[in-house]
Amino acid sequence: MDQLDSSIADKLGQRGYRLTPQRLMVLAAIENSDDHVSAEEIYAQVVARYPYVNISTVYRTLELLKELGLVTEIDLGEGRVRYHPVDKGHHHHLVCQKCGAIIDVDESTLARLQDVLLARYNFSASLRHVAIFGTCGKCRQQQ
Amino acid sequence: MDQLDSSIADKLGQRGYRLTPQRLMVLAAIENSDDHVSAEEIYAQVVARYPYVNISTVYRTLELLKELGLVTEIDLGEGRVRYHPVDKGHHHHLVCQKCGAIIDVDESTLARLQDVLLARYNFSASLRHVAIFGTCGKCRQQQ
DNA sequence: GTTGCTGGTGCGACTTTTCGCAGTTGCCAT
DNA sequence: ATGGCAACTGCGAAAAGTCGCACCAGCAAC
Repeated sequence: MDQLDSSIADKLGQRGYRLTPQRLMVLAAIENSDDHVSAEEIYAQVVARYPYVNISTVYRTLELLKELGLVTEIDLGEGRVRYHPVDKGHHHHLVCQKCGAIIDVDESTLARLQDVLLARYNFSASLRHVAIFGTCGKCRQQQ
Repeated sequence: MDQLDSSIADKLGQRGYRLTPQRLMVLAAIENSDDHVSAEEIYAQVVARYPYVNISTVYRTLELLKELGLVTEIDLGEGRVRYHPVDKGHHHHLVCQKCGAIIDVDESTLARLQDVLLARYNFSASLRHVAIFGTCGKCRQQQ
């Protein structure tokens, strides 16, 4: 984690940002979690260690980490956004709107679309962690 | 509009729903608007005609119209969702996160992805009105 | 060391959207 | 007509997230 810290400290430092204890604790909480974490869950973890943090600080830190490309955000349609550390791998999700099943999809699946958008519209799409809604095979069978 | 009304009344009736004055007014407000409307804008239009409507009713009606496939929803990253009547045509949007430019994209652009997801994951993706975030050519040139 | 500047935090208020609840409305069967 | 039932609505409250403001921290220049 020391090496991680210092590489993040570098990234922040290069842009004139500080690596404050609050930011470290938010980062640790994300790395600490197995999978996609919500802001509220991160907040709970941080509060356990330092009760004076404010949830705004958590949101602001997440915003910053997104900008730096350290975490990705995803909305799986639960009414709350979830976060995922980039260094734990990229992937996408197919969300069935009938049964709620979530199918994980390889990063490469969207590579072609990314190419098309770049070629045709000169637009560099940021498709690192995307949720696609629809209906899974099982639910379509059941009429 | 009469014919439209009755076809919608049919769709609703088949499922045991009613075509109430509130729902008619919400629908009229959406059809009445040139482009993508927010719930607040729809609410404002409806209130002008009937001041006792509640914004919850607007949201609930929009939810219903989505389910019936009459309107699509889109989040262009402004902190509020916008709605679009299906009968005014389908399309997608590329949203530049640097300058905020919005590039309209033809429906067919995502057809191939839809095919791949169906073939590979047996998943029928609902990609009728999608926002893709990234960086436009102009903003990438400016370093 | 102190002045000034930028960045960061906590707090409270606010926005957008959802939800539970109680009361209405329309309809069907008796 | 009236009793029952499901759909619908308005209302108030709550959840998730954002924002302005005032204050604090770190640092550089003098």
